[in-house]
Amino acid sequence: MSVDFFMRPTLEAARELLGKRLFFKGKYGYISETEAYVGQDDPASHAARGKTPRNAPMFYRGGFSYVYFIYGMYYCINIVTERENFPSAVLIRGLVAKESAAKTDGPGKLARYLGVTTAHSGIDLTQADDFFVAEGISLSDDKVERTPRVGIRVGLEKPWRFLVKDKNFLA
DNA sequence: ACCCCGATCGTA
DNA sequence: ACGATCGGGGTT
Repeated sequence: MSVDFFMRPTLEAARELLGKRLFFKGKYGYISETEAYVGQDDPASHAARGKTPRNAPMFYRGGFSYVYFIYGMYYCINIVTERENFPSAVLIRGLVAKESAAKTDGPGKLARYLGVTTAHSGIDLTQADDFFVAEGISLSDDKVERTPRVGIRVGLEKPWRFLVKDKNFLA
């Protein structure tokens, strides 16, 4: 995907990322679940309290990776959206891998499957040749469901989680 | 320097 | 329902 794909409203990017393929060092999967984190006013966002060394990539222009370490054992992969200095990103929460036996039904599990860590935060996915998003399966709106985001304690009134209703349609 | 807690997951 | 496990970030 090109820079234009990511430099647009985050909710739109989160919806459109469903069905796309996320590649990392030769492995890939179809994106089946995403969440949008939009701007400093989104209380659930890591950027809600301003820029820090960890969340700095969220302030980059769309198309960069933002990877963080959580709960002492997992990494979570985000793709930055919108313009520079408007902190926003899409969390990749679900993947359907080629070897469908692979356990990639959660943000921590899919990062572990791909081998992505914080060493891969702040990378330009529109330039890298081993970490990028490519076309996949196009999904009509009737195959997409929206719900509140999970694992957070604030911002639950926003239906900013997007998921593919029937994952069997991917793969 | 210290302390609390988290955009999770597996097991109970 | 809860414990594992540790870096980040706010506070001192």
